[in-house]
Amino acid sequence: MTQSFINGGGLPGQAFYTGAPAWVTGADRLAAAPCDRARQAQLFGLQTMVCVPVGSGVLELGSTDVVFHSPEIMGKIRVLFNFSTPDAPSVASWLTPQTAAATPATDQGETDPSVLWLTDPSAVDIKDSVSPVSATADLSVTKPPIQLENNPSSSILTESPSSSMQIQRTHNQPQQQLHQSSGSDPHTHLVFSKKFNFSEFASNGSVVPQSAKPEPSDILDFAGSNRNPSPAPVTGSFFSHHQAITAAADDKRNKRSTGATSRASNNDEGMISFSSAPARPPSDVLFKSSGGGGILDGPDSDQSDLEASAREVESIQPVEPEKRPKKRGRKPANGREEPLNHVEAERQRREKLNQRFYALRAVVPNVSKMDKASLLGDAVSYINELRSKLEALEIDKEELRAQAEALEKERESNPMPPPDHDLRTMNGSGGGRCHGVEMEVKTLGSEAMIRLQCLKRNHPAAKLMAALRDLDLDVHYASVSVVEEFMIQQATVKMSPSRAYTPEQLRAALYSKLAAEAPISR
Amino acid sequence: MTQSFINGGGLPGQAFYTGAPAWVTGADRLAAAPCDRARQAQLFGLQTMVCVPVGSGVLELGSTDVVFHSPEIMGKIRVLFNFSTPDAPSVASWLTPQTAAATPATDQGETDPSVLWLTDPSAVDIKDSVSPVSATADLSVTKPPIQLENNPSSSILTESPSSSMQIQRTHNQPQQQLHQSSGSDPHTHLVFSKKFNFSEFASNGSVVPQSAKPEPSDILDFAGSNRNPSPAPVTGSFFSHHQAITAAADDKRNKRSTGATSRASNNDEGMISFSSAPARPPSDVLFKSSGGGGILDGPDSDQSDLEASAREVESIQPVEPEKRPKKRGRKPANGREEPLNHVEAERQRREKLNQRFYALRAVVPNVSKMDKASLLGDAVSYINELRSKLEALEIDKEELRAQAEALEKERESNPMPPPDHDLRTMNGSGGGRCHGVEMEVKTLGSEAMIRLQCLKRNHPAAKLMAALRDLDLDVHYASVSVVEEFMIQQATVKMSPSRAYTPEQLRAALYSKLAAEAPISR
DNA sequence: ATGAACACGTGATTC
DNA sequence: TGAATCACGTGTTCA
Repeated sequence: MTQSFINGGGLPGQAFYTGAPAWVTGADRLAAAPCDRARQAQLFGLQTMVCVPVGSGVLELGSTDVVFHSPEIMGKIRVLFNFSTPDAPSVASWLTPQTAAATPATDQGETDPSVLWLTDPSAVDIKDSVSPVSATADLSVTKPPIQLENNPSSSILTESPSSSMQIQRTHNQPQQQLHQSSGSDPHTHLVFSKKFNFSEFASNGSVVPQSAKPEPSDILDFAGSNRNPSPAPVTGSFFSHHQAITAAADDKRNKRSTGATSRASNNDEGMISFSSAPARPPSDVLFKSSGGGGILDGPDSDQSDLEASAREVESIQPVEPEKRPKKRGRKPANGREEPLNHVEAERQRREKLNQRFYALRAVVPNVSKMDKASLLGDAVSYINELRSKLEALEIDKEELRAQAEALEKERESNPMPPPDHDLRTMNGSGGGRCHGVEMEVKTLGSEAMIRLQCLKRNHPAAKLMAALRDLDLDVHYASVSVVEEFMIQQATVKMSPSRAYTPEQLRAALYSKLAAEAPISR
Repeated sequence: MTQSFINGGGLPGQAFYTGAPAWVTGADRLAAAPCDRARQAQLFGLQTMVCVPVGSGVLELGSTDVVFHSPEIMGKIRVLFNFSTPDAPSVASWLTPQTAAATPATDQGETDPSVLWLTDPSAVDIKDSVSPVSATADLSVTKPPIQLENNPSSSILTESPSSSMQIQRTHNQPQQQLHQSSGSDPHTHLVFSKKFNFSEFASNGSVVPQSAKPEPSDILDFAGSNRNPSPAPVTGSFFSHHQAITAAADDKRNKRSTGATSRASNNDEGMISFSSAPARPPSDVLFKSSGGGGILDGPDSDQSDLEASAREVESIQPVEPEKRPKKRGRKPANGREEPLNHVEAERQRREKLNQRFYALRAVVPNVSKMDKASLLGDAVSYINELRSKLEALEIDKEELRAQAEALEKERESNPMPPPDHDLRTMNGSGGGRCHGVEMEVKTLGSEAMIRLQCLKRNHPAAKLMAALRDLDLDVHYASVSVVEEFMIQQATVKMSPSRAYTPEQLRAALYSKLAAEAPISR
């Protein structure tokens, strides 16, 4: 981890200390969460963030897709990382209430590009995979409509880019081959890897249990084949949603007639980028564990982990579907490696910029038009609005504070002549309120010792203290303890010399006070 | 006017009601001004905004340049519009104090592209025209280094664009011809027109006095010839600064090797854009008058006036300096008019976007890197920061309000009988009551630890317990001890899951409760 | 040389 | 059919 989490603050810390998972869905909620980590996540385009306490640490999950909480998912997560958490399955603080549920697909369409892409006609066939909120299983089967063809190092060009179904793909990319090696099953490309993040666990200690071993072979194992019966289907179903979407997105992208060079590898000389392939396997969801109390490690720039991961999500998966644009021969004017790098870098820059735009969109309310320019304008005015509001509040507060101070001072000089109701005014009738109350009162001169045991319900401590106050007894010492459903209070008080009670009087007075129902006060 | 200004709010309204001109310099100040109009102005790239009350209305001036206030300028404005304002020459609320003066050129260089351009080597010869704060007169003479040539409809191209002195210009543009008609004096192109904005005055009523007649001929009169001895030199000197800058800027732009087509008109077929020429005369400063009390008029989109004006500034002046890039023959692949329009539109879009970026940069503090992406990120976090701050303040205020209310109520029920203080409440010293109260609140999940130290007077134990009860906090443990005149209380409580507080919230709530808690209770 | 950041022209898409 | 927006590839400029 490149960050440390203190004290139970933020979502990870909270999850760690309470032992209850935290699940936040929706960029807006992420941005609004009282947790910097969540804001970071949202800033880098994540739409869902989950913190699951696991033994000595917290398992952190994120997705650029909107994934809602469901007991099944939690169960699958638990199985996948097979930890034995004592957390009740569906308890905890799910932060995905009505508001989030009220923004299923239409709203996200405004903030999430991947969902936006679904408006593309070429993606209609998988469109139904978007709407379901509980997108868990069997969504992967909606993917096959994208036809795959094997044209190693070919230069096929699609002359009519507007027809969405004539998509051609080259599969000579190394990642592609990895996928293909697992068979022709369309599910096979719905994979995820544990990535480098898991390799950190080795140095972190065994934060994540056994099923996720930090062996590098695990990466290939996950990427290449999903053999294990339980985890693989889980991941496949859990993330197939997003996978399908991004695939569709790529369809759209490649449909463009511009020279659509591949993203993480170049088509014609596929082997060039092979070395970088294992380092960036396709992945939809980021797994990452925050060490419990706060682990200090390398002086990486913070956020970099999330940023890198988020970008990876954005720029890696499109690796597999590829298409030859109409640009025929060799690349326009290269041979050196720079231009391609340049293009890629520029692409990433744009991507990052857009991520920021989405983030900004998420935090700025009332973004009328989805236009970038107006978004910026709205952001500015929103900031100004917030500022002036804040300023006004500051003034208000100052004013109120002054006023309160004045009143306070006035009250001070004006002691408190309360409706002098001392113990004599009170009746001795004790309502049957306090069952099983036990009270013991002893006096020694002007000092008195009081011991009271009763049910902890109805805030007996408040009652006793109020009674002592009303009886004008100065508290010297008091203690309150709770055992089971009982509360035991002890106090030593000093009676005002003008009014000394016998223990019996005191007991009676206190009893009646305590029996009196509480609600009146304030 | 497309907007109405109420009540003396904002700069225009303030100027109108106070009768004192308002002068705001610097994008940051514009953005920070408590005036929507100013923010708009800033949003559209203006750096200076001036509101001069004039009889029945307010004369509004804006400049994309940084123009500082000086009595001479005011005098010239007064002469130019020869109104007889009763405003003291140098009184009023000049909002360009030290801070603004402290950001002369270096600072603006970060937010103003036009100033940024000055770093271009080709502009060194006029660089000295930037630094002076009182840039009024005789700056226009720094302009001549840009050599003007008359090459009507020629297609001269400069092959070595890096040399700043070989700038070639075509003067076949209609605006240029208008300028030339006034003579070869280099001052002559430093003109401004009253533009269409003035034509609105006709319908608005005579807001602006006599010298600015709403005759359309006035436009040509101002643009074509500066006959009247007083106004013309004024305008020339007043705006020469910016003119020089933008000219330099254009130099840089045209230095690029790309096909630098002209901005508001195409060079080769200069006559094509002739029709649009009168509608967009070169102008550095926008003149515009806000009707005093608030004039309702067409349902135009607000901001449109400013936006149009600002964009005009941006896209029009470069008309005169023109240069042929190295692209030789005709335009790459056009003939139809679309591509050029398209390019132009895209340019404007970019321009607008950048304007917004500058605006955002101005309102977001601590923009570490000038990078667009990080700017956006900073904006997001800034917004979140503002939000949480605002939320915290809101809570604070609420607490304070409750506290004040309680005190108020107490005072009411306690019709201040000063002579009544009996011995128990005593305290002869008028010192602050709650002084020396210390509270510490920590939360761990749903559990909270509270430590409170205060004077033992007024039964703070009863107050605390009542407060805990009212806040629905279950007391697990509590202890009260007294040392000297202080009482020290400690308690651990459990928050109900539905109502979890942050430590700050809890502290604020408790504080207000304690302060409010009063003798009345029961 | 290398990478980051930016602006520009261009094609595509949408209304 | 324009107008507006967007994404992309490219060239350029700074460190």
